[in-house]
Parts: sequence; C-alpha cells; structure tokens
Amino acid sequence: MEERPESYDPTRYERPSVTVDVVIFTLISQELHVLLVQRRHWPFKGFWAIPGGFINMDESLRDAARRELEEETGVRDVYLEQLYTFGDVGRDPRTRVLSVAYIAIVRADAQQIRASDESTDVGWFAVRELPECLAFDHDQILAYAISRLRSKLEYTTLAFQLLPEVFSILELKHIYEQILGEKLDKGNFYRKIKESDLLEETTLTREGRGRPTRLWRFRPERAGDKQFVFRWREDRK
Amino acid sequence: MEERPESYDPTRYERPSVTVDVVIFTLISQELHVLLVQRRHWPFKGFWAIPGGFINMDESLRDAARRELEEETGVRDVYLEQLYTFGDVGRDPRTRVLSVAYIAIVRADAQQIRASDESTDVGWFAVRELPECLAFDHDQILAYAISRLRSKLEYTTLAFQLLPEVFSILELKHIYEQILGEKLDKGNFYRKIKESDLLEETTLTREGRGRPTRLWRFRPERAGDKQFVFRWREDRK
DNA sequence: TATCATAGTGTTGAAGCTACACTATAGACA
DNA sequence: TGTCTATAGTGTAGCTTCAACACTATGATA
Repeated sequence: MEERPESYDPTRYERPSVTVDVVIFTLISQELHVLLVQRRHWPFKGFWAIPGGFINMDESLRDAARRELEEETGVRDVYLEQLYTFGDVGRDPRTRVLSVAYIAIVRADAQQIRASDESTDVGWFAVRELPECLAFDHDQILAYAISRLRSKLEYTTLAFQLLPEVFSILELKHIYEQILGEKLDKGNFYRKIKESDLLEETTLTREGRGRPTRLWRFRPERAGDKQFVFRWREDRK
Repeated sequence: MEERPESYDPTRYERPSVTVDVVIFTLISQELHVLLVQRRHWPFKGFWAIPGGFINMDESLRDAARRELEEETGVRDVYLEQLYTFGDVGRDPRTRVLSVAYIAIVRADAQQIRASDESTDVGWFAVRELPECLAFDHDQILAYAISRLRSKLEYTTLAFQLLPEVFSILELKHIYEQILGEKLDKGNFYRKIKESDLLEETTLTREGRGRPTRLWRFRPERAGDKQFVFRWREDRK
C-alpha cells in the first residue's frame, strides 16, 4: 500500500462499477454451446452479450456469479470458476465498468430447463457459429473463456462435467476428439480411461444397431481434490 | 444482462472500491522471495501486506499493476500476470473492497534496485519464512500466488524469468529442484534442456573450483507466443 | 444361421525416459 | 610437470510407455 495520509478514506475515492459476467457452456447434440442474451437497451442495443449484471454490495463475487447463473438457467450447483477480470478504460460507454468473468459448465442433461426459449432474447450458440460481433468487449471475454476451457479440458477431468450423469466411453472419447480437433485411437482411449480408474461401471446399457454399450458414471472422489487427474495427452509440444 | 428499466444507469448503483495488489517474486540466494510492505495506518496497522493501491479511473487494471510495481521496486517490463480477483464481503473493514491480484516476477539481477531498504517499511521475505499473519485476506492471496507460481513453473518457461540474463544449466536445474522438491538427474536435465532449443550459448564462462561453467541465455522467441514450452516432467500423475 | 454394426481387447515395434557410468577441463599443490 | 580434486558435461543399456492396427465380442436383423 503506498503512502496515504493518516485520514485516508477509500470511500472518498472515485469507484468503478463492477459486473459479473458468466460464460455458460453446455453440450448440445455433441457440440459445445454457450449461452448469450440479446440486449434490449443502449448501449449495444440488439447485440448479443454474455449474461451478467452489476454486483450487490452484500454478496461475494462468487455469489453474484451463482445468482446470475441461476437467473439465466435456473441451474444451481454446477461447475463455476472465475476466469479473469476485464478492466480496460473505455470498455463501457456509460462509465468505468470492471467485469469479473466466470465460466460455468452445465450438464448436457440439465440445460433444457431454460434452454433456447423462443419467447425471450436468450439463446444457445455453438462455439463454432458465434454471432459476428458481441456487445462491449464480450468477443474478447468469450474467446478467452473458450480457450481456457479447451486447455483445461485437455489436462483435467472437466470433460466429465459436460456429459450426463451416465455415459459411454465412446461418448467421452467423442468429446475429447471435438476439443482436441483430432481423431483418437479407440483402443488406446479405452485402455487409458480404464487405467485412470475414474469411472464406475453401471448395470445400465444402451441398445442400438450393434453391440449394446456399457454405461459408466464418473467418480469425482477418485480424482482427488482437484480436477487435475485425467489428461488425455501427456505431451504438449 | 438481466432486465433493467429503459432508463437504467449504472452510475447510480452503489459501487465497490477496487485495489490492485501485486505479489512480487524474485530469487535471492537461490531462494524464492516475495516483497511485502508494512502498513502504517488503520486497519491492520503494523501488519505486513502485499503492495497495492486503489485504481485510478483513467488507467487499466494492468496499468495500475505496472504502476504499483514500479512504485515499489522501480522495475519496469517484467513478467506480470493477473492472478485472481478477491471479492468477499467483509475483507476490508472500511468499505466493500475488491482486490484484483497480480503476480510479478523480477529478475534475480535486477531486484537490488530497491530491495530490502532498511529505512523503509518494505522487505523481501523467503516464501518459506513468511510473517505469521498478514493484513486483510492477504495470507490467502499470497498462498494462492505461490501455488499458482509453483504449478506454472512446472510446465512453462517461467523459471527463466527468475534467473539473471545469463546463467548456467546447473543453476537452472537447481531452480527446478527447489520448485519440484526433488533431485533431478544431471545428464537427463542437460539432454532435455538442450533438445528444447530454448537456450543460446554465450561466449562467457564462470570459473570456480572445477571445470569452468559455460553460460547460456534464454531465447524467449523460441518458446512461441506462450510460455508453455519447456515442461520438465511430462507426467503429472 | 449369416451378416452387419458397433463395442471392446491384444499385441508389436518405436520412442522416450531413468539411472548411472563415463569423459572433460580447470586450479591447486607436491 | 604430473597428479589430485572438483565441478562440467556426455553416452548408453534397459525399462516403460505409447501409437497403430489387427483382432474378438455381442446384439439386431433378415
């Protein structure tokens, strides 16, 4: 803390406004999607934006993020992580606004609760087909969120958060393929995921055209405190 | 953004104060140190704290961090990275204060500029011998900064930022040993660092008791945009 | 009972890593 | 001037891991 007079009082200083914006991801038909809302008022009226809002003085940042998430999706208790705080000077034309951005991941089987509701200005967008231009610096926030998600999925067990409660190993492999942008070997994937001991076999199967699929459940308790256990590739040259 | 009236004006909302706090690391006699300042006024008068201060309305967060860093150390153009934003409700008794924390790494040969100056209330502390209790929630911030630094050092080239301009391979190995907390094989370390092609040989040597050491320089341009190139261990089970 | 489709397993050669023995080069000192 | 010591730096055998791909398993359908 630099030198201040004895009577220094931070309440007298000029203060920025602070919003919490939550980038909400989910998987819809095997594709990564993100939730955006369309703005109804100036500034950036009509533009798509990351859902968010100003913080209340009596709630923590995380609580604010949780509140926003629940307001938008009706979902609680999902993966939620602080991403970054954006604080350039001219990012909001109204006044100085800092944005504390969060990432949330909503399970594939839960996101229908308030999914793409035609009657409102809310929608899920595939990350491969995002709107051209977003409100404020939200392009930048979203790009950073996607890149962070990608890299975390590569060396953590976050991918499991995208899947429903119960899933097949090949569905999991498919997510990794999407994220890494390359085909993976079936046999090697099987061996690796089995060795990791992160999955619990269920009695369920799913029948289709060929041999029925055995279904599995993720055992987060086997991943330790952190999610840093299953990384598909050891080498990242 | 949730629904707001047409006339919604963020400037009318109650706003938090925002500080930028910079955890400044350096290496002193082969040990990781951090810079702390002693508070002169209420609250937490006499307690050690992470250097920081309130942001100005006309500077970005990063600029504020750079300004704090330069005020404390006189150093510019060093590694600087946003760590996390701390925003719990009661963390400052004066008013609601958010703290955007940054990490800075100052080269071992530069930090003397305004190092442990006896006449002021500023000091370098070895991370193994920190003060018992810091001001505000700075214990928490510092603990998080150290853990982030540790893990980034393991899989990035950040360790080079701690070393002076020119160094020997065994000095580099020593840093990795400190960070990882285990002995590394000399031969394997040599081979790996050579293969990475991150070092440029200099004509300098340093003479001592045995065979003189060849000195090397880090080539950041060979590490690509990101620092994510040299990771000592591929496996992190 | 053959065939198709998808699920899941085994195996081999190559690459990478670990551990450790080896060589190199300077100063000190008889 | 040779040899001893201390630290710098290299070579390599054997073990482990991994990528690629051939193989087997099981249910539906006709």
